[in-house]
Amino acid sequence: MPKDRAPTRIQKKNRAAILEAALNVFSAHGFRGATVDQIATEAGLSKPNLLYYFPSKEAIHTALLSGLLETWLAPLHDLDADGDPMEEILAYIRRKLEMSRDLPRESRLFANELVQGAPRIHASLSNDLKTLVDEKTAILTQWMDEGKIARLHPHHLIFSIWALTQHYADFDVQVRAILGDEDPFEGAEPFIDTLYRKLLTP
Amino acid sequence: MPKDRAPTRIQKKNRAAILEAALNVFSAHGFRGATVDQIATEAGLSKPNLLYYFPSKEAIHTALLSGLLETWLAPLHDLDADGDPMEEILAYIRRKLEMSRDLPRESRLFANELVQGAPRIHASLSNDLKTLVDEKTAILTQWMDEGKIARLHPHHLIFSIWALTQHYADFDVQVRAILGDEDPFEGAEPFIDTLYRKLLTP
DNA sequence: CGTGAGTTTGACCAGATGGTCAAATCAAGA
DNA sequence: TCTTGATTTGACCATCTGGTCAAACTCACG
Repeated sequence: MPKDRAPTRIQKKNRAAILEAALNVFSAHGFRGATVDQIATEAGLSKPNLLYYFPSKEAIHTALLSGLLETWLAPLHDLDADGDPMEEILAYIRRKLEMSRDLPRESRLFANELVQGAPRIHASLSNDLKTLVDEKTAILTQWMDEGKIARLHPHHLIFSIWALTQHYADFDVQVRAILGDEDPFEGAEPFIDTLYRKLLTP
Repeated sequence: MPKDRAPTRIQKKNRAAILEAALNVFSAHGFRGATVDQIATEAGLSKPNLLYYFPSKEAIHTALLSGLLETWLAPLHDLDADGDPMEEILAYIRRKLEMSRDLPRESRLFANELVQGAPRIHASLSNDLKTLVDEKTAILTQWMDEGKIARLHPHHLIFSIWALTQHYADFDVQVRAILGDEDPFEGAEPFIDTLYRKLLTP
């Protein structure tokens, strides 16, 4: 295992390569379905070499998830109580949809984990995620109280945004099987935009 | 392997027990994460005994999926061109949401498969599912042409229904982590109902 | 009962997989 | 250049896992 000092040039490069490869493999096959060998090969390393940088398969997975959770939640974090309600929410939705398009691996990484009961990130959900969501639903509720947007169950409003946007990344195969050549996001963006404009208009 | 004749009492019982156990295990751990031993134990059989009824792990999975696909698509099948548009669609949505509540294992079984690229049911998606969806989107389009419901991209309308309803089964842990003790479906039903009434009203 | 088909299982196997380790190789500063 | 710590690897191991098989057992029915 590399020492605890400042990481060398090689350490930086290899750690990054490993996490990149792990993202590919874990998101495509789930934790159990991924093999250390596969990740190592994709990162251009031998298996023992990979295990020189991370002590175990589990450690790679954990590092990936915790490293990406912040990225994943950033758009919600940005929801600003002082902004225009409708524009803030629509901007959030747009960013989430962009993330489904541009970061589908990240989306599927979390989807894999969640579908199987989140055995490895359960704590983060009940703490970090819940805290953030509660904070933001408070803003939504305030906007509803002020009559700026329609009154709805704020938690389910958030869930609906996650569901609608992440669907395109997580169930990409299904979407493409049905749409054929049509670009999913071409139609999804105006559809979802219209949906929330209608829904949120008081 | 049991002969091809009419199944005996024992065969019926054991095949059913195996499929029930497999549904539990595959939906909770995915194909790769499930072990034959685990399924056998949960079905109350020894591993070789289980393999007397199904030739392989893959065969159990295939039998499960193809057996459940019909159940899964039944609600969409029922969408009736001659019914009242708004009521037909809302009834479909309600049935889908009930299925998420009552058949979460089935939902997660498909979710696991889809998230990982549907390696084992890709053909069904491009054939059976696409055919059914195209048939039903034709009805939706007609309703839109007649001004009975708002004009929207019909495929994305279907996707949105799947996303919103199945989210509660597939990402159950996340939903419950955020809602705490609150029953997810209690709030989901009126939320989704409101959403589609607003969205579909011309 | 007896018998043949249907059912069950202990023992076993081959390949995959996560992980270890000592030895070899490499890189960078003194 | 030399040395020392960082990096890399081939060989190896224990365990897990899907699957096989022959032998034993059970059941239904004549």
